[in-house]
Amino acid sequence: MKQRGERVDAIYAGLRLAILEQVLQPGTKLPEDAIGEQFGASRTVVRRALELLASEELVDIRPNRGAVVAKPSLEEARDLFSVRQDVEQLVIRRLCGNLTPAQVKRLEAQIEAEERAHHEGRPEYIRHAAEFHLVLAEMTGSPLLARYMRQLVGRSALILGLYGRPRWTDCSVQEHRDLVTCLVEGNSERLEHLMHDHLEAVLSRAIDTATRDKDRGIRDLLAPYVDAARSA
Amino acid sequence: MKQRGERVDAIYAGLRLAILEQVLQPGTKLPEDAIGEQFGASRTVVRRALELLASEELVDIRPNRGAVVAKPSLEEARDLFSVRQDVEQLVIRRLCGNLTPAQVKRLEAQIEAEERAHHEGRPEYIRHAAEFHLVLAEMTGSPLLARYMRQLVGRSALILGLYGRPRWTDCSVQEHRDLVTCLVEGNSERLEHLMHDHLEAVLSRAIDTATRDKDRGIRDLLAPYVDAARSA
DNA sequence: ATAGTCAAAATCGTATACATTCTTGGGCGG
DNA sequence: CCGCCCAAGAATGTATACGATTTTGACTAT
Repeated sequence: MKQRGERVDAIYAGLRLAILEQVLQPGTKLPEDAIGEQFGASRTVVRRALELLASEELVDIRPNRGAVVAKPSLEEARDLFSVRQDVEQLVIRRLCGNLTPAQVKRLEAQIEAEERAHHEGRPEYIRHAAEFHLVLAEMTGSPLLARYMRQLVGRSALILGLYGRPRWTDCSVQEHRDLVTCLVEGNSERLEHLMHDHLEAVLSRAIDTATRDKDRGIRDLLAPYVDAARSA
Repeated sequence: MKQRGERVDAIYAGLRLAILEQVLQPGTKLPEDAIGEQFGASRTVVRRALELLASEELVDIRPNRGAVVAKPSLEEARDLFSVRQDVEQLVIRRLCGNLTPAQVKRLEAQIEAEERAHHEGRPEYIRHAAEFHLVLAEMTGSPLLARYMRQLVGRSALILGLYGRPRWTDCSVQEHRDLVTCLVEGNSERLEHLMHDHLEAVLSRAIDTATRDKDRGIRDLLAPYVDAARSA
């Protein structure tokens, strides 16, 4: 999918990162002119970048109304996570007991980068943690699985930014280590449980709390702002 | 001018059908001017349609060298089929024992359409047979699974056109009936075997014979043409 | 004051023009 | 005769212009 103009890729990558790092939050309008001016390119190029992002469902292009950062509904979020659970199981089933020493090293390096960033309080640890799952998918040797995982991971990040709580990946470093251990040992039964619980902890819990908030309704959510408005 | 997307969709759908029905064979060049003239649209619109097809990997856009109908390698074909095997298993696992009467009716109607077309020798039966799998995926209620299945089915058709033998779906009608029966009964164990064998028959056998041809090398493949050239 | 209407501004959709890159066919030198 | 190089043609990459649609905000009538 990376066979386009250099400039298109630059804008695509820039916007993608900005969205995944929540600099551009869901719902944010993405006018072609403004982006083009920012990157020093014409609307033609920007449009293609936006279309690429739309094909990943990271942005939503509405006819005649412009592009906005995608804002998945809770239903879409649940669908995504359930499919991701299944696909991650496919990945580990293919890898279990089949890792080469070089691959193990690669995974450990990935985890270490994640841990360092986390320890030093740098926010990149989120990206590293997500990348861990992508690396796993790539190690299956199936470009298709890797491609799907890339989309799933990207959209997961978007959703976690929307519905998740701030410290959502605190324990994932140790969990990632355990996953690698089981992959090496070929302990497939425990592995499946680990992965399931890992994703459950990271993903599903986030939208469960979001569901609770949703059920409270808009009135309750706005309650804290009433006083603020009164004192103004 | 007309609504946005109207003409883009027309060109997209037209090209897609032409590719899947092998009117446009893998490797065929798709020049923007020629297509635009044919459909009465400018290159801008054609380009967008081609981008959409590229995101499904039905066409290959090479930088500065134009778009061609995708020509998956044997390796890509094997990857696709193995992932499709897995995804189809996910689909039936979600559906097994959970079909509503309305859904059963829908599936039976689909099979009947396939059978009629097949019986009357119309080539649409191929499209109906492929659609059966897409309908199954849609019945899971997961837009993501349906989306992935749509891509997988489309690309499968492309590959079968490339490597498959003419009469590749002769027995699929009965196999589809059996699948529905097991889905209704909730006979999950037999179901998984049925689906696996069904896909194996349709897909893998095609590329296995293709592999044999490949291994014969180009010299053998060209042998029949030597005499023809000599007598010319 | 409020709701409805409408015109101006902003933004998108498409066409077209120009620049850049690739392909092709012919000529030149070995 | 073969291979290399280069120029002409063709096709893509990008920018820009213009028409169409949506949005906004002000104005009028009730």
